[in-house]
Amino acid sequence: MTTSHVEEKKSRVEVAYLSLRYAIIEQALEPGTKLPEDAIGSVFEMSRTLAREVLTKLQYDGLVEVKRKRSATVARPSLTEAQEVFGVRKCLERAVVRQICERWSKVMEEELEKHIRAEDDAIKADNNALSIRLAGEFHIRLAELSGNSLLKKYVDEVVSRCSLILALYARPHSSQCAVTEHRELIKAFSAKDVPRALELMNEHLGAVEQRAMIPGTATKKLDLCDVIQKYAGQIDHA
Amino acid sequence: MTTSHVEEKKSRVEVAYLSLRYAIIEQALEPGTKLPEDAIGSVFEMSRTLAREVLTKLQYDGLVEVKRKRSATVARPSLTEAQEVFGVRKCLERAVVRQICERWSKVMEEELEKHIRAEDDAIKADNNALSIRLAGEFHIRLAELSGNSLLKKYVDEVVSRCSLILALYARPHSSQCAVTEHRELIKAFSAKDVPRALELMNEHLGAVEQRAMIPGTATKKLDLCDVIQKYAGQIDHA
DNA sequence: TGGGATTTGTTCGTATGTATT
DNA sequence: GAATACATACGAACAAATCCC
Repeated sequence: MTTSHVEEKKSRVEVAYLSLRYAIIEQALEPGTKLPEDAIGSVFEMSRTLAREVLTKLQYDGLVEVKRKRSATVARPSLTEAQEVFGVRKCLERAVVRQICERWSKVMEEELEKHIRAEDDAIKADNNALSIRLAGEFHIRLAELSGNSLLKKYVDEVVSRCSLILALYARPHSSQCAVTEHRELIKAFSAKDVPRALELMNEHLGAVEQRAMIPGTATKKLDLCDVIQKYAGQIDHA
Repeated sequence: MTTSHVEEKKSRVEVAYLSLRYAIIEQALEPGTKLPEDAIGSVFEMSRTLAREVLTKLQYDGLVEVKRKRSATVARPSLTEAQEVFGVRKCLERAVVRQICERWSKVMEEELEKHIRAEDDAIKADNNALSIRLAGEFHIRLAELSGNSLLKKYVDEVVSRCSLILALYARPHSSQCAVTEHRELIKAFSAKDVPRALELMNEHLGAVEQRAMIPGTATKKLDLCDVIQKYAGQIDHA
């Protein structure tokens, strides 16, 4: 499926990048976990040169930290950084909401409805990791529909960072509320009610932020290779 | 001066990165100009590996385009991309204005006044390239003073992109107006008048955008190495 | 504190793809 | 349209720093 013609290499880098990204966002890799170039390379069967490329990309996303002459590690954002990320996220998503209201269409509505159904399914299946990811991807999807690709890129970044932050600091909570809030947003879009949509988005992000601001307790110890390989499998068949 | 202790390599990469960045922003390197790894490497006396690292960074900033197995080139943003960048910039800078008004202090005022004087001097000295750069850096400085480092990073990126866009599309204009507008902004900050500051920022960015949306004519042909080396010198002594 | 093992930093040769005549 | 020149993609190997016992 994924095995394309010319882009054999790009595929490998892409798979590694997405695998790690998912593993970090879904909290399978704990912040602080070391990600040595060799280990990444052997898991994904590539040389250190390419492994390093992957780690650099993740660094730009704020998901891994790279200190000079030290192993890259899964990022551990400070509380201050977390607040900064949420601040920027709010401002970007307000812009998204404005754009969406302007361009709203039946097609968009159906597309988002479909996504929300997937979120619902994940919750019913009790797949918590997937729920977290899908909740974030709803916002990325919105940004995509704004039609502004730079805006989408930035939202993508901050949402990923937020997922990591939730992993670090969030108290346990039901993802169900996110789904409800997402549905409300769509209603406001349909009504082209910009102030209402902005208000909903503010509340929604405020709620997410609130959940984040209490230090959590989670600490799992898992084998790096096992975790990554599991995610690599998912990507390959996607 | 710059030659630090341990960071010999990082210095070289950093110098190359900043030199190219300035050269592109000040329009010394025309969009479309090829930037082969070898050429970058020999100008800055480093291997292709490091040259590549520099080009990758510039690619993330949106200042160079890298197509598979082709020379990197100075980016040539489309009109659509230009509009997207300005859209994101407005939304980010609104957030900056809000933050600045909250945190406003005498120290900040003095700091910004100093910057504006430098802008003034550049104009009086008829140093157009420097004027363009300083006008952009005023906004980056503002973002820095917002206290949100992620916001600063994003503003840095969009402002750089805007400079490039102005290089591509702007009709000739005086930078003097920018200085006047910058002074007005500071007045609003001092009065902690958020609505007024937001309005001024909107107008100011609107004016910049207006200047950008008419295709320009500039086309110079210069030697890549000469241009870059000139900028490398500037950085080294900075 | 010391020193061997590990991991990153960097170079550069070969392979492969692209432009040009 | 083929051959040549040129530029990038990738990886092996060595140097240097860090880690860890």
